[in-house]
Amino acid sequence: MNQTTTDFIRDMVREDLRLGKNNGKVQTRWPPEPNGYIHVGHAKGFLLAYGIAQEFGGVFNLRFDDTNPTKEEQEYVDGIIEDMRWLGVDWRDVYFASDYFEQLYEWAEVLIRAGKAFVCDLSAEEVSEYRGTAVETDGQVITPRGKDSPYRNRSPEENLDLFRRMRAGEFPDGSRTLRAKIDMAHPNLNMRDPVMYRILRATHHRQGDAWCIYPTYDWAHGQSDAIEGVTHSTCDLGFENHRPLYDWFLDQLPVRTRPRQIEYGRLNLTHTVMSKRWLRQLVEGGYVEGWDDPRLPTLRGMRRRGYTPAGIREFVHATGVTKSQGMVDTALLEHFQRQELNRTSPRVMAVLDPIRLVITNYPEGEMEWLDAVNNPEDPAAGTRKTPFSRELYIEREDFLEDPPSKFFRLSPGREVRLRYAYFVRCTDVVRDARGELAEIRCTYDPATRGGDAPDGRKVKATLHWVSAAHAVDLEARLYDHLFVTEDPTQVEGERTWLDNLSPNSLVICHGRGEPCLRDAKPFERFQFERKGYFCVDPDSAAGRVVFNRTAGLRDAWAKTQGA
RNA sequence: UAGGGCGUAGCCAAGCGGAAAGGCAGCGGCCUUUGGAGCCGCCAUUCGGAGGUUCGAAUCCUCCCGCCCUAACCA
Repeated sequence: MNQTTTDFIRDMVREDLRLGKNNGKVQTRWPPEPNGYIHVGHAKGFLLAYGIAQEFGGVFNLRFDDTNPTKEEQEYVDGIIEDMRWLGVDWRDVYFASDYFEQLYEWAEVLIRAGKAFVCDLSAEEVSEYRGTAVETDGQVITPRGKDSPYRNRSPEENLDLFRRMRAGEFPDGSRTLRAKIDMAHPNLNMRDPVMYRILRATHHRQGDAWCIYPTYDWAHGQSDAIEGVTHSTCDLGFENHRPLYDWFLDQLPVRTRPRQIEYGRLNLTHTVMSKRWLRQLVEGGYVEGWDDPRLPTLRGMRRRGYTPAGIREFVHATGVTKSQGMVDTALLEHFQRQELNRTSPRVMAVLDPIRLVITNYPEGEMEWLDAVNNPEDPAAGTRKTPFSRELYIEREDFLEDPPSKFFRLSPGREVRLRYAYFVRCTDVVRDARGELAEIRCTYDPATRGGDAPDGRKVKATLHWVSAAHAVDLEARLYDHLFVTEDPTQVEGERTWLDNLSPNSLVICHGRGEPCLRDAKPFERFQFERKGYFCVDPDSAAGRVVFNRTAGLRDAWAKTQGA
């Protein structure tokens, strides 16, 4: 751990420890709802909770907040576990809020007996109206005081009877709720007699049809934390206004521990969306190929794209933990990926847009194996042999018949180095029937074998190449921002966020690579020299390896071109 | 409107009364068998604004401005 930085939450934990709170214990948890796959924003949440537990010698648990059976599925609990493990996170236990349903039910009866909760017959619309929901008149938004439900003063006995019958299934869905009796004039709307239970006949992914009443988030969350012995309950800013209620419920109950809720600002990234709601629309609307589409900020998408767990962790750590809600530049994420990938990726040559190059003075039918360095950043990675012959492929963009002044690559009459091979000089070109460039013809200097000229002469460019007869076919999927704008959810007029989708987020090329790529396994990573970092996609089949471009390499020439 | 939050460079972010860290991006240069990587340099006379307290304020006080969140029987 090179994480010497701190943040306001760690400061709080440190202070609690100094004051001897919680008997010197630290316990955190991460409580996802299993209603979709998780993304980097979630990673920030569990990396924080996990990191705190690690750093203070505490316990970290994973708890599924599965209190809404209509949205949750086993598929997502499995997926979430898999994604967290991939990112390198571990926990002591996996818990489910649904395992606490019986305890929660008993505690609800405790509140009813104490006159702190009542069964309400108001409909959802009426509850909203009585609560004092904001109304807009003449552009003025008013938040009226709430008014008491007509059922608020039922006796504890009547409430207990009704609540038990709710559980027994005597009433139709939505006909009644159990509500906490707090204060309908409270300035915080969450305190205006919040709903604790609703009647809902839906099959729960773990409880089946055992229940027809389900606790709400507010009634389940703090109590679940207390049951588990959580000391520091972190969540995003969206729950800030729920904290008084979180505390109120715990105040009413005979809980042994008092968790403390602390909120932080969520992570947002430019050029993408970061909420399950929007990600789901992209997936279900067919705008991307699935939850693991490499363009998505989902952990599965990032894994498939080739992002490294370490790079993601470094990135999340670098963005810090504060209460401000900023939007981080995706370039920062890419920076940490390149940093990690540069250190660890084996280099290989692959041509993404091939054009044939023939070395006219190289003997026909001959070939030789040349030494190539696997990773200049890591001598331990060693070297490999790569085949060279008379007919090669080079990158089409590495040749220009009429080069501008800053173009250092190949052009008629000019000499360049073929990486690890020889200096070659372009003598002429061959055109096809339509006059299009079909082949580049060169001569090579046998004395420059390996790439150095004994006479000390220099070239301004080194090109990657691949031997035509030995190369393997490959498909390269090049990704760009999913959205054209930094914040796609910001739209004007008739436009919708989907209008901000980029038409260039995926470009497919068919290229050729060094023969060693033939045996590449899914998720294996490489750097294609001068082109970027690539990761083998599971779509690969025998004879056709598919690569996802994780990130490009900085390209100074392209940059001067763009400017 | 009420309640809750947040405002330090293009982005993220340190800083907590002694006088603006760092990273990303950007811009120059060096180096280079990846125009990669690396290395060097530049990039806030000023911290949303205005007052005040103080020898001294991004840090304390007052007022103002802006932005975000909530107003589900979702989490």
